Amino acid sequence: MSREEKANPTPSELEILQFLWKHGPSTVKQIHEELEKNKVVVYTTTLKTMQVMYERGMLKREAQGRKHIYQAVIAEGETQDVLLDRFLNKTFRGSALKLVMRALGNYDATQSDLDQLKDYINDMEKNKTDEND
Amino acid sequence: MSREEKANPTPSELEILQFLWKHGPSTVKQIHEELEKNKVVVYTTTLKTMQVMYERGMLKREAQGRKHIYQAVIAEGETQDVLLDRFLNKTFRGSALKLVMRALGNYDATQSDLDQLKDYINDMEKNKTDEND
DNA sequence: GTTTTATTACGATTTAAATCGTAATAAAAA
DNA sequence: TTTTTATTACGATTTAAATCGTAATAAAAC
Repeated sequence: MSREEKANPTPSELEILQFLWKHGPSTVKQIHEELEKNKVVVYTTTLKTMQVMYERGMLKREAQGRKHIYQAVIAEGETQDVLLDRFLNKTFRGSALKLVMRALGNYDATQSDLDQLKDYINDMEKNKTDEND
Repeated sequence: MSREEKANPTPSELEILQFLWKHGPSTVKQIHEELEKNKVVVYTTTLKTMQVMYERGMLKREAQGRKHIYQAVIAEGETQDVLLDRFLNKTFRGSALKLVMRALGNYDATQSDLDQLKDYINDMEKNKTDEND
């Protein structure tokens, strides 16, 4: 399975990955208990989903006694990049600038957010200049 | 059907909406001819998808002779906002700043992009101040 | 007015994700 | 050792999206 494919989780799979990224290696039980808080779902559904993810290479696992301890194979950042790219092209016809401005406009950023962003932009401009030296 | 639901297209539906937003009221044929350029799909599949969208209230239509002229019910911007919100929460745990910086970093913005963005940020800061007057 | 073509209507199938229930079994408790 | 519990394995079902094929029919061409 390619990296692209590994980074292509379904909505349910993404929920599981989110937990693993946040909490590290976990059992089915731990994950299921968290998911249950937000929706009605039976244990074996969570289990099955994770087994499928394992078969597909999105998760790895290690036996500990009877239990399996699962881990995400790919990092959160990689998945975000793949999903961002897909979203950008699908929804904003590839215009990162439009996406960025819309995101800023919709979620009123704090002054601290804006300051961070300005610093970030300055860095980018600096690097641009450097490249042309 | 609520606005939220209308703005919740499946991937195939989104392709059709993109065309309608770009070209205005269109027939099935016009849309199908465009879709065909990018993937293998038969005419009745496009037709059926649009009929379903019509039944669900995502599209409206008007008979012109035998033909139907379809139009998107909701605007592109509204749909983008709904999709952006969902994406932000699902993939970036709700952090607009993170999303914004990642988008900027990943798609090397031109100097013109950055200038536009800085102006935009200035405006936002100006409005923030005004609010507190 | 008859034939051909374009378009819609409709039902059926396929596919993938999500879900659930039962059975098997290892581990823990009694 | 026997019973109970926790966990996995597996198959089956459900659901929604996507796809396709055939039939009906209106419009256009002849």
